[in-house]
Amino acid sequence: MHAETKDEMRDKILEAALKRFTHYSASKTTMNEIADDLHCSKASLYYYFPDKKGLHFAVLEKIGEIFISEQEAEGENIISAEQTLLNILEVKRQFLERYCRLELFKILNDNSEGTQRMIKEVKNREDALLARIIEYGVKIGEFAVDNPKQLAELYNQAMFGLRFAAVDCFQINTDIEAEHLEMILAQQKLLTEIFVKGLKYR
Amino acid sequence: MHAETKDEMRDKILEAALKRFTHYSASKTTMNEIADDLHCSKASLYYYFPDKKGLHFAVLEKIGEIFISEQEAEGENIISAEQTLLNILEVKRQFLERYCRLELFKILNDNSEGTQRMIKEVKNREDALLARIIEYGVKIGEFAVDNPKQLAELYNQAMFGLRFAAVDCFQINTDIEAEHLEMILAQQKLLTEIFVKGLKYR
DNA sequence: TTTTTGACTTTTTTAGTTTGTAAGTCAAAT
DNA sequence: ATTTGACTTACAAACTAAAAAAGTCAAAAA
Repeated sequence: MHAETKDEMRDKILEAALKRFTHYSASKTTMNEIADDLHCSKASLYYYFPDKKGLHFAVLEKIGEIFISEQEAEGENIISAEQTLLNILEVKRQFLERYCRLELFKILNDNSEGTQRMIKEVKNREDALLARIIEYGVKIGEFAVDNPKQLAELYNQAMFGLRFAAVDCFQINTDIEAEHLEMILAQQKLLTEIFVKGLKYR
Repeated sequence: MHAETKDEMRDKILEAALKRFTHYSASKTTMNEIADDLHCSKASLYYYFPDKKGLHFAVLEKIGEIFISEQEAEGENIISAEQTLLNILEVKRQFLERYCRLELFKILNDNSEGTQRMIKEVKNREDALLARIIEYGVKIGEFAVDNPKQLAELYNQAMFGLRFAAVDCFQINTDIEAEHLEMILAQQKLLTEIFVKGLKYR
């Protein structure tokens, strides 16, 4: 295995890791397996990443960026704020369908410095996007509220919380199970409708 | 230790167990400690309960009943549906403050037959109560919706989900931490306000 | 000079074992 | 009918050994 540039090789490794992770989950993937997939030696991986955790983190960064940028794309040209919120739900569902199997959080669940910052940053960008959407709604007269930022955060938390709605008992798991996805999405859509109506009147 | 009737003794045991659990958590409490507190032998406990799990389950039943009946009391004479929903949040907060330390779910978290049924029953009674409140709101013209049961379930799930709102990373825990309680309650109140507004208009 | 690698050491995980503590039983006593 | 002391059994934490995976590095290759 050889690539033109250093960055290119780094990307190839990330891609191979992500492929393994989505097939077999991150915790069941060894550095040797990734190296074998790339027909290179394990030592090479350590030339590009300081350690296994560093690789995990880089993968998290990669999919975090995909996750948030796909949502931000939906916010590029808003027609109706309500419709945009529903579109974002759909985008997030597709994302989850693609990546729910990698179970990165099983590993990065430690309250490690970097991971928390990463997650917080994604959350902040989501909050900011949602705030922009609500502010847009206010501007065009779709909504009548005076605290869009606060409401954006609340909405985001409420959508997140509904992940645990479908769970029968308290089998709580950070990584979502594909089976419940549809039911959760339905509840998220319904709550979005009510929430949006709640924003329309003072 | 001796009681007048069998039921009385059973209650005394439950009380002693609950006291231990709320002080030191269920998982750190031994049958011997409970027996010592009651100045009786451990063997006596096994005369009233089939095993440790049976005792745990009986305690869960007891506090489950407290949890739900306190909420149902709030629904007895509703003046405003919105105010009743806010009152229920307050009742739940007080309940959590009292019992958050017992950590029963740490133990009963297994997807055991009985526990799941118990939790489901409490959830159903909550859903039913909330549905009655929303239906009342519809009746007096406070709300304008045609699916109160569905909305009750959604509202219940959304409130439950907000428990996980305050958590920084994904430090998810079935038993709630006292510190976050106030922040969660604030978000629950805010969402209730928006939700209620969302129910007012078609 | 940058990148790769095989051979190496170190660390972590796993499976198996021991052991102390708590769960659970029971015949006898109240 | 209820309680109990003395007992056995079961489980969870603490070790241990072996295996597997992580991580290093000097030498080779590009």
